[in-house]
Amino acid sequence: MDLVRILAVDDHEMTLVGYKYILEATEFKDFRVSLDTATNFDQAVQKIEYSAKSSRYDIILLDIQLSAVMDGPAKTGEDIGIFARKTVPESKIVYMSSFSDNYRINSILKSVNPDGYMVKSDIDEKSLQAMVMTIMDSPPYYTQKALSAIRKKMANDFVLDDNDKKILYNLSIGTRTIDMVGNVDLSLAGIENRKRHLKVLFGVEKQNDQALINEARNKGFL
Amino acid sequence: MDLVRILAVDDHEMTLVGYKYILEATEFKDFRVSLDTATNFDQAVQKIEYSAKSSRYDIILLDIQLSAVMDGPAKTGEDIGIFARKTVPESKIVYMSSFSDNYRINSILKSVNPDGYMVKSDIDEKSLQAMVMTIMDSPPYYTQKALSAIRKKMANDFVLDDNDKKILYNLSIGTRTIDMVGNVDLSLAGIENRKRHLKVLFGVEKQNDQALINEARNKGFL
DNA sequence: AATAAAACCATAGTTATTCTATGGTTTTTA
DNA sequence: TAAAAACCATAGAATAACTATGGTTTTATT
Repeated sequence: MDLVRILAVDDHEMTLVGYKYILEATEFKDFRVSLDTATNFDQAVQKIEYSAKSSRYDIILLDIQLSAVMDGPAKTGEDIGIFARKTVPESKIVYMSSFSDNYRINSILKSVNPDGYMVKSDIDEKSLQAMVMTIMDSPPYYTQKALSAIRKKMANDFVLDDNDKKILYNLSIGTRTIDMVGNVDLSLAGIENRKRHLKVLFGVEKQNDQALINEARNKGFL
Repeated sequence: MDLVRILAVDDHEMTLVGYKYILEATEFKDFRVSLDTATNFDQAVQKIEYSAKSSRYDIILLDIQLSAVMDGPAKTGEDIGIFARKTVPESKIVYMSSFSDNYRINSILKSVNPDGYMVKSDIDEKSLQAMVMTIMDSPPYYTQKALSAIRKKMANDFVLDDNDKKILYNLSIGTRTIDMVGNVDLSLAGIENRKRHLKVLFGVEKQNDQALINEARNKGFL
């Protein structure tokens, strides 16, 4: 009987207990599961680093949001994923995130290209087991909410560059146009032009910013 | 007990018999299935048109490849999908295709944005049933091979415009550079430049065309 | 092996796009 | 109602991509 080794990273201990309880008790067809855990960024990195020298994890489960570490730049599960891809490319990576917004999912899909993505509200005993089986057998595995985010994105035939995305994101969190000059690397006039252009692109010409944000969300860009 | 009405379009009668035999015999939890069929483009369009005036199909299953009709432009399942989206937007559309290549899947995903995509070699009794349930409950539904095509595409962070795609496609079918001038709407020098640019983009600089094609296929563009 | 064709590469000039800078007008906010 | 921000338009600068052209290298053909 093979042993599938899993590392689960989440800052909520109870979540980890849940994963462990379910997965280690499950009798899979060809294997059983042993689940290791980490509750913060440094611990996760350390365990992954160590695994590279001893025996690799088969699957690494990553939460995106990790409680902030004291000072220093925020280290997220996304960073762990990028690190793991470099360090132990053979290990499969699956995100377990409460983010179901397209912006986040798309970002992760590009930066890490994980083997799976589960939106937490979609997770239950059955889907957890299905995920492990699918990942070991024929990835990828996505839960329903992740899939619809992906579908929306695939259906679009236009692409936004970095500046466009930044402008949209800033709009969505209420940044004033004049304050975007600081973080978008365009002149004020440039930003204004882009906004106008974006409204045309999303078919909300002559409407207000809220309409633009709604459409962008609709089409999977936010 | 609700009735779910399905229209299946395929030029292989036997395939339709298979769908019908399985789906109408299945006892779903909340409904049973009645399956109507069409074996060519015109018949499909006509049935869809008629359904718009009477009662809509809940699901339309479409094969992409339909045996060529005499003269006139080739009418494919893709065209039926586009037509159905316009005519009966409430009907869910699922492709049942033997194409598992990314080029085709991506094209369909953009032009029709179907609620499901099944690669035929992935289809069996269980997946057929799962598809119907998922589509009625919470679309989309994709089979494994379709999913991995989608995953590849999502992981790329660059985009090819129409000319790039045409050049890649022509390369893959062995068109000589000098002959591409006819169908790519660029000068010869322009095409050469694009090819060079594409090789840089795909990280196969200074290598031959085959390397480019392989990488493009690898990354989900062919 | 010689010759022709195609592919490859570089350059100059043209064209098209997008940016900035600027200033005026309209709308929103205090 | 006064000030701030957003909106809009235009001229000029900067950039990127295209064409045309011609030379060099590679590949195919006889």
